[in-house]
Amino acid sequence: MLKPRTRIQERNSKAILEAGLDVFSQHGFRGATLDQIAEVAGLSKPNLLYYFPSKDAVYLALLDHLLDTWLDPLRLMNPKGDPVTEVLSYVRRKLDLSRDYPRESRLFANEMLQGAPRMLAAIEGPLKTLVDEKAQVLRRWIAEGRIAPVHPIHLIFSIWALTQHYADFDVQVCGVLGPGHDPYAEAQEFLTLLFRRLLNPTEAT
Amino acid sequence: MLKPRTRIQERNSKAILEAGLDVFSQHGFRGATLDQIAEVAGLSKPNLLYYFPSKDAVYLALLDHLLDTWLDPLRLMNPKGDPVTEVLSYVRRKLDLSRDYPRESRLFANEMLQGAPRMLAAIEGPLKTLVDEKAQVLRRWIAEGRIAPVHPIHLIFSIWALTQHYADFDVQVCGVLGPGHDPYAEAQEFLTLLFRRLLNPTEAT
DNA sequence: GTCTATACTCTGATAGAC
DNA sequence: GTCTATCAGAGTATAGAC
Repeated sequence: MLKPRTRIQERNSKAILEAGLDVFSQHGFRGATLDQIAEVAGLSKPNLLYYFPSKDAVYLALLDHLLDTWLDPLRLMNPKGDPVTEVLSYVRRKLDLSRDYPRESRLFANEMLQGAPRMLAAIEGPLKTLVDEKAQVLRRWIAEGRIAPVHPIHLIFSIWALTQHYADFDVQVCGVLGPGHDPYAEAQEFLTLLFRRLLNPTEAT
Repeated sequence: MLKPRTRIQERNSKAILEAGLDVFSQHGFRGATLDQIAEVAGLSKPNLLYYFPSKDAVYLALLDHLLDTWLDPLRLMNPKGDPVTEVLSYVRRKLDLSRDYPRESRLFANEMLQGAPRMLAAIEGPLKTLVDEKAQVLRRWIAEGRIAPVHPIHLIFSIWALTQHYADFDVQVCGVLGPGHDPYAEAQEFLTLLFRRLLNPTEAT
């Protein structure tokens, strides 16, 4: 990406990334075209390529920013807080992310469906490291009898799956629910109940 | 699709659909190319187009077959069976589907991410009808106090999300778990526990 | 039924005027 | 910095020989 030096450059770079997010998140890397991205950004194709040297560069700039945003909610899970509250807050933050940044969620999903050719290193590196770290926290909570004994990594997977579903499968969710629903409000309630029941240490297995 | 009349036609039609499943499920409709599909199928591009008149036709043939397979596990949920057992069996069938037909799962996911341009009618029609019907069964079970009171449609969403995640995000699941894991066996155990705890009617909310 | 050859469009990227 | 013009290659699809 061109290092922005003027207001125009700032504005156009941002417009391109916005447009790229629109198009890549809907059609994946190969299905997206520079024509379409340029049109959405309100620029000519050569002008777009003045700011980013290639299609790949636009995509990589988006991915680069994505992982951090995506993992922040998990990072915020506090090892010193109340276990059930911490997990429920994490679920809420992750669901808010799906609601407020559905395109980012879909971009991520598209990359995964393709086999994560441009993100594999990040998954096996920083992402795995963070998950392992938080899984340790969950294991401690389990050992202390403060949450029910469940597989900690699959617990994290379940949070990812359940929250991202509402962004990635939005069409299906809305189509099946029909009109007059607030999917995210209902999901918030449902997921709170679900994880409360799953993790409550006083329940029998 | 050409109506198969000979063994060769039978074989080639199937090879094309297999190859199309490979490529479309990974790259989505626009990202897939006939070149690639033909190569995977072991045919020349014009020969492929002898069996299917267009790229769209291959894709539609795949989608057409997909929805039925996809909804069968839900259809099998028996209104006269034991509620918790029925839901857990449904979860197991759906998870088996993810394990045995991951490409079908990804094809479906790709179509959803694109906004379901070729499946919207099916979602708002047959799919919604089936879900509404089964949601009624769940509501009855709740009213009879045989499962805990949860939003029936979001319960179904949660089963979809949790099971499909293991197929669609396979790279991530395997990358984070690291070697020496059997994701589906672990998921089976985790999900059984999760839904048992969620639905058990004797638990307090 | 299958292939070669090809028409024609789209796509990513570059050159060069302004 | 932005545009028009353009290139080379890939893409879908068709024609026609065998």
